[in-house]
Amino acid sequence: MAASYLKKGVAMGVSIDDVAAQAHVSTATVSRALRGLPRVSEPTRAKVLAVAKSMGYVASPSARGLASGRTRTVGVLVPYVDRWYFGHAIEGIDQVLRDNGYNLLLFSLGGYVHGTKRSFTESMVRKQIDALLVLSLGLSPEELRQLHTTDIPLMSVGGPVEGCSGIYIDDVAAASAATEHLIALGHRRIGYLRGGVQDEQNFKVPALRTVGFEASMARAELSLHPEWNVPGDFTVAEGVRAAAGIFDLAGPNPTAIFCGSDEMALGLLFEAQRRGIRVPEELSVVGIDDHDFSKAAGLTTIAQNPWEHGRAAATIVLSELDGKKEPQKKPYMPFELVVRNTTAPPMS
Amino acid sequence: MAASYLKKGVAMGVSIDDVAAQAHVSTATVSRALRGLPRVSEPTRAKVLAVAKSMGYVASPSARGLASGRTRTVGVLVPYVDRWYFGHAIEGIDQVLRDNGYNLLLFSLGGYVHGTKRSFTESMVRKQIDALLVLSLGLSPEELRQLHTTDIPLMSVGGPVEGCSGIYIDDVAAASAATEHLIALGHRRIGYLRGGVQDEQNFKVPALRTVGFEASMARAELSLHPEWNVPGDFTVAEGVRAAAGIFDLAGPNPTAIFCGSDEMALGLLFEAQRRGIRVPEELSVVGIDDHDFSKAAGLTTIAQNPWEHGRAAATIVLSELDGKKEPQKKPYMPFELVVRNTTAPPMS
DNA sequence: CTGTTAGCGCGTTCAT
DNA sequence: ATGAACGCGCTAACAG
Repeated sequence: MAASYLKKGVAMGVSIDDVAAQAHVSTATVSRALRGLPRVSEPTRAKVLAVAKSMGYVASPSARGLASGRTRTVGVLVPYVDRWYFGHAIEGIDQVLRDNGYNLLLFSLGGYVHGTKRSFTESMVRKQIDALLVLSLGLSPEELRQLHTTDIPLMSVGGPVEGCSGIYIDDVAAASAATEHLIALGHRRIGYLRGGVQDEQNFKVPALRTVGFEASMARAELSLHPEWNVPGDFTVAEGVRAAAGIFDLAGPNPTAIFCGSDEMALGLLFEAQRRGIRVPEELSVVGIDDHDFSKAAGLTTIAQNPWEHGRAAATIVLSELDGKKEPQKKPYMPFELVVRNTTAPPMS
Repeated sequence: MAASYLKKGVAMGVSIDDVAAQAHVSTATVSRALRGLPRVSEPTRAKVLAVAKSMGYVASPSARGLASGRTRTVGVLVPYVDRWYFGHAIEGIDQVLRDNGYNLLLFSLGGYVHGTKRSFTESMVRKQIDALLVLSLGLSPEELRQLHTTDIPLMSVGGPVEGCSGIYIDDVAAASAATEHLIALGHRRIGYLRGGVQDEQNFKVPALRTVGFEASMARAELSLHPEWNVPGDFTVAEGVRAAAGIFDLAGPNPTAIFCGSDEMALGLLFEAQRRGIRVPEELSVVGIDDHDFSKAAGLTTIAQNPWEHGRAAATIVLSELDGKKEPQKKPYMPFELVVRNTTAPPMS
């Protein structure tokens, strides 16, 4: 029995040499056989496979990485993992990565999207990953420059990022669809809870949705009420805060409100209920996302599928890594209006 | 100028040898200096640091891993990433890992908690990670065995796992606290939406909460109504389904319901609102978690902090890796009753 | 305090 | 089709 593959009583540390020895072939042959390369006779390959399996051999990722320069790991950079869009997108990414034998290295900014605690540098990526997926995040010019010097495939998910292709919906069109649903219902006094409170750096999504909203309002020749346009940060908490701000206003209230995210819409719904404002009788509400809670809450929304976005993006970078020409990428991922119980014609 | 560190026009591939050459020292000295090891004079160290920085040197993780046997990466195994508890726990873990120069390799079962698509094997972990954090997941005896043969630190988060220490709350006590809050309010007809619908394998949490609920009921000499005890899977959707099941019942309804998770409680709340059942006047509701939505919804609950759980667990495994004796681990993480607007004394 | 040297485990020519 | 030998970049003994 080969000397070195029994340590601590269990199979561990079994290296390619151990397999080679036991199979009576060279390490080169083992390497070829295991990776499905040509230039190995079928009998030999079968024998190697059998021996490797019986010894519980698994190639060392470090050694493989050192020798080949590829780690079979892709990095995923996210602003948060504990938010609806990101969690689902990561799930989708993880799935196709794993199905293809790749690993997922997670980098979360943990909410430090701005400021000095934001510590994402090229050194974190260096020689560690074969590709990088950037989720809905505005990268600074400097970060972008660093990333591009690493010379690995880059792709954004959930929003456009300068200098690289990405997977996302047409946010302008989505916001328009939501707004036009309200307009078609007969609403004329329409408010807007927008996401992206402050400087979201290069992250364009909030601005795009605003563009869609305002374009639709303009096309219908409806006027924008600045006091009904309040900013939030895409969270429930901001939804209730922003809603309270509008509800507290004197004068005529909007008969409908478009929310930049379902989380904000849900927050608004909670606040409305607290104040006894009946939805949709007195107020119509529409969001964007189709959050896990939206169906249960009966929220009308524009549905998008971050899980599919993740799958699509991962699939593309992997095919890029395999040298295949990347499949014709559709310009935008689909979205869909889902009418539920929070929208209706205005009473007045 | 050293020959090999300018390729493709940008700094890349600069190795420890390049630094050594440029600093006029040996590779060993560079290695020591950069890792803060002793046996290097201050002037030398400063010089090496300066040169390394100017050349943009970053050690290759693969080479480092091959030579040292440690990857500075810890694995995190989760059943889902797109669920409240897990997302926050991962966030906490990521933070302390990154602060200590460690990477986070994510393994998600993506909902395939059971069945054949569940593919987590020891080979995924082999030589790739220095430690593994298992989140709220029942591992099969076979998986546990495989994991232990890898001989790396193992720790569970969110629930107990046989054979390794873990970070979590006392679920029995938490469920009791929720139940007793209801009882103290004067409720006697109390229902229970429990999580963990089917065979959750070795995942104990649902069962523990059931134990806590039933123990408190027994202590108060209240009877369990089997028809008010309906199973779900911890999600909103299941919450509304389960709630509908109870509301549809003929005969006297419960005056209060304890939900095994806030998501289920929220689902119940949505369904109650849909049916015009007033909370808390006609029905009191209490959950467990303090989900992001709970404050906005005014849900009374037992709060726990998965973010802190993640931080604590990561801190412990890291200190274990550093050979420090692990800090005295508190037996349980804290939880707290947060009374909001969904609980009140019963009307009748 | 510093330099030399031998691996770590695998991919990859280049012979054969 | 197969094997011998070198190199990937770094850490860790050991020498000095």
